Amino acid sequence: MAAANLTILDIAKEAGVSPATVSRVLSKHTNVSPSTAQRVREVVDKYSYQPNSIARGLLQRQSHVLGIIMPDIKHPYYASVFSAAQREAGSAGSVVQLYRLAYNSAITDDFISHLIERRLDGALLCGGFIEPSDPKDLSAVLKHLQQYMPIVTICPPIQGLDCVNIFPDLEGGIKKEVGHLARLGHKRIAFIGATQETRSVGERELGFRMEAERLSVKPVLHYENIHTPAMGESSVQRLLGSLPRSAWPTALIVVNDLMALGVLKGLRRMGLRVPEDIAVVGSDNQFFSEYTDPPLTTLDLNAEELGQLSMRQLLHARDSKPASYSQVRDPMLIVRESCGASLSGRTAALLEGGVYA
Amino acid sequence: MAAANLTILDIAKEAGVSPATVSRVLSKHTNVSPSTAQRVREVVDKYSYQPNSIARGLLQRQSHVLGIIMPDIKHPYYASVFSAAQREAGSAGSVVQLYRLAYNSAITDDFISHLIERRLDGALLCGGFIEPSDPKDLSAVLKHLQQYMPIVTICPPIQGLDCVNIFPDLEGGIKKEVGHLARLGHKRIAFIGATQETRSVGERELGFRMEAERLSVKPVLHYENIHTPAMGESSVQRLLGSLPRSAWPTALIVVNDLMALGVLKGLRRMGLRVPEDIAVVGSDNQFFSEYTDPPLTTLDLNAEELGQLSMRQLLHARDSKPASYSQVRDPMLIVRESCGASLSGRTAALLEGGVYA
DNA sequence: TTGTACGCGTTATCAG
DNA sequence: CTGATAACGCGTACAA
Repeated sequence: MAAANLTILDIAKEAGVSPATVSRVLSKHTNVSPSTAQRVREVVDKYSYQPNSIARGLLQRQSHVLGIIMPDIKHPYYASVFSAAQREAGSAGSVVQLYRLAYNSAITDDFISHLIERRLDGALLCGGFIEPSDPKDLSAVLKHLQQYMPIVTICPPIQGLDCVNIFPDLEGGIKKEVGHLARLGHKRIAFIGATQETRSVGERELGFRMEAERLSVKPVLHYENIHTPAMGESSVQRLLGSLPRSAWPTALIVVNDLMALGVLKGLRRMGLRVPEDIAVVGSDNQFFSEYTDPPLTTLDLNAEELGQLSMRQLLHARDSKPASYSQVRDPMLIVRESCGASLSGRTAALLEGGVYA
Repeated sequence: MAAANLTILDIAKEAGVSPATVSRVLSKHTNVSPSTAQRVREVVDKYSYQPNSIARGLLQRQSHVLGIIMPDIKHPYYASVFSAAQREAGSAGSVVQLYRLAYNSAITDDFISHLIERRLDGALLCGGFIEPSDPKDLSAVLKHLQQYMPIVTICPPIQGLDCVNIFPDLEGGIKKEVGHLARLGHKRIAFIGATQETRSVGERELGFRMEAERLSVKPVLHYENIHTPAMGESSVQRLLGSLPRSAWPTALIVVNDLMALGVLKGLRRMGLRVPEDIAVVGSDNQFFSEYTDPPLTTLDLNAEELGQLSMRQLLHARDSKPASYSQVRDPMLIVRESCGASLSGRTAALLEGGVYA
């Protein structure tokens, strides 16, 4: 019954009308008599004819495809962003294509040429890339891309680039954590991060240092090459092993929950109790964070909302004039047990408006 | 410098050659003199001209886009499959589009019309969908799709459909687990699953029942509506609460590691020790499974390999004749601590060739 | 309301 | 080695 390469001409012939009429029936249901429309529809159904969106896109200069650029879909944060963005695009009749840009890579001309070649309707930059020493390099590349399609980023504004930016206030988020821990009585707090050149680490570190200084908390900075669970596990040995016990931090802020997962295990293997011996907080509330032992106090970045909002803006930019503004989302402190707040009667965090989960 | 809507004609004019020559320079570098090629290249670079792959695809009937159909990219199993498939496609110059088909949904004509409309080069079915009561429904729909593009599945063969199927032997995998637990001395083992109509649950249950019977182990079946961590957490209360302590299973096989994550927490909250009081094993080795407390004994399905192999076959099917065969991958038993093997001197599992991690 | 003719940007075919 | 011409499948003026 259904043949694979039917065109609108075949349908038109079979229905005894012109291809234009078939097109009208299939697209904007306007200016076509009910009877002919009916006849056309029957033929369309009979052959299960599906118009070719490639051809359609060529003519309309709209591919109905959005590109999403991220380092790693296996990271639950990015998976959440992607999922929400995909859903939002889908509800607008568009699909998404994933373009992977390895962690700590720069966005090159070569990379964006793939996007341009495909004539996407827009590009969503989800972060994780590095910003070259000369910021003009990045903005130049992205401006080139912008001549072809609107851009929305899920990271802070890029110097020299006008577009919509929707992102979490990582600096402020870490400050909340430092403040929370300080109120719980911690005087010496470590930040376990990764020596990455992505801004997400830098912002967190900045917030950490600033708030530590403000609250007269002694900051301890510890960096690993990458922020994997395995690295988290081994990092605590290196960190604590390098310090006399008297100089140990009493709380650990870990750059993300994936790494915190490893940190918890490393501590367990060292025979340390959390939070009694040492408090631990994560930084991006993943699905597993409430199932660790003890459940992890962390920051909710609301990845789904970021994905949805940014995609919505991207679709909007495609249909109207591209705008340029920033929208900063406030991470929420999720207080569970790994920070020890439950040990202290929970008063400290409640004052700050954190959420107990 | 770079204008957005340059076409091959503009380049041709500027270079003083015909569009055909520009096309030749850009595609198959054949039959064009070095000097003209050079001149064309200069103009192309000058304007950063990027050919429009939409137009290219229209003529060549190849979109260089592959579709991946899965229920939930946030599930780490699917994220791994997707990631590997994306990489494999990318190395062949193609991109992937995600099509989400909610858990427990059927593949309808309406759904595949989206794929056909886009004229994808192929479709990767990753499982998670239900098979309707009448199997002809499913095969009919997919046969329709096959008239437009090759299909590869990462699930067992679909009755009446000829295509490549690459999938893990879930039934055999669970049998390994039952055997492992039986050798550790367990006589009463529960299977915690979900009342889904997807085959992945059914196969596991089948393997469980068969092997339990063969080894004279008393099977206890417990079903929840969905297999989330939260459901896992509450399920143990329901399961154990419904049984007198003397009838409690001594080991729990959980349908997947996500749910097992919750099971471990539920047990913890009930004050039960794993594995001393009750053993727990998962079923699909996720990244977090080695960081649980205790680390989870589970089955490695090798999602990345499944994703890579299946995409490779899909690309192959696109370029040559579509084949039809099944390739069954053997899950690997990963023995960690939640099963209690370490308590028993590790002999049992070693005999079976499991891997200690 | 309907049909004709053209164009979207590229590549394939053929002639030169 | 190069150029003209005709597709690819569809939407859309414009004319009827």
